[in-house]
Amino acid sequence: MKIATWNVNSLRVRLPHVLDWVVDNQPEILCLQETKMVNEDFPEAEIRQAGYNVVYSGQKTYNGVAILSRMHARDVFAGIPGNDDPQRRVMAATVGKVRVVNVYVPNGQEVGSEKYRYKLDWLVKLEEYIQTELGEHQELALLGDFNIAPTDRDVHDPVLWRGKVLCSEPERKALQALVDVGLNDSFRKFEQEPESFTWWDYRAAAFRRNRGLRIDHILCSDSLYTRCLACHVDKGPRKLERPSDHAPVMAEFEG
DNA sequence: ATGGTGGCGCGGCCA
Repeated sequence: MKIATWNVNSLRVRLPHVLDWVVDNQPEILCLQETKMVNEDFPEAEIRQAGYNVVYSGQKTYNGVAILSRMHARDVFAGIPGNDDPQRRVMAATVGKVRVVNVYVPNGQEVGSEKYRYKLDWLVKLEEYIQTELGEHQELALLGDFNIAPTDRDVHDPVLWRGKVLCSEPERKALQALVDVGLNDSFRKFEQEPESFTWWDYRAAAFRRNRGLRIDHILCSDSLYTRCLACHVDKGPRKLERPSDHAPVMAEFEG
């Protein structure tokens, strides 16, 4: 069973890439972020045609998340319970025995900004939510665009990025606190190529020069992590015409 | 090199 995440930066533009990718890779579950479209515009028919069920929580211009799944998704919930936020950044669903929580963590813009404060506050709310979800589900995956590079080896130039948004200590501590609730980074279970990243700025030929960050993650509860057999970044779609600035990440599980 | 690119939507915000 394969579970994947991909920040598509507009599903309207990236739909052909997504359809090709699911046909080629056949994930059981694919979580999308930054769909950037209202629910009325969501390309549900095209996705169903490719053999996937889909649930989505959209908004105009910004944010928007969706979960594609081979099997029916049940107990679907959009947002963080009790946190009434118009920004569509979270969606949970149960597929088979696995609870999936798809997140698009706020970017934070700049350390010290209002958006940065919002990001840190948001991560505390997410942590409380995940704690509750872990109490109810043995097999849980928290995956998506976290907008945080966990350590310096997830950064192409740690000196340049030191203390900057996506790499600052408060953000890393917030991510660690989330992990400490009972999660594991599936990517780091395995030997990986050095300089493995998931996002590259569109500017300054960052992808060609591999000047990226690893900010998209698949975090697993202990019992799911034990069954994790592989985890990879697929740089293929980032090489296509009009790519997303993020590459998909996919983990494979026993059973 | 204090910029650069891309999406949305048509000026400026956001990443």
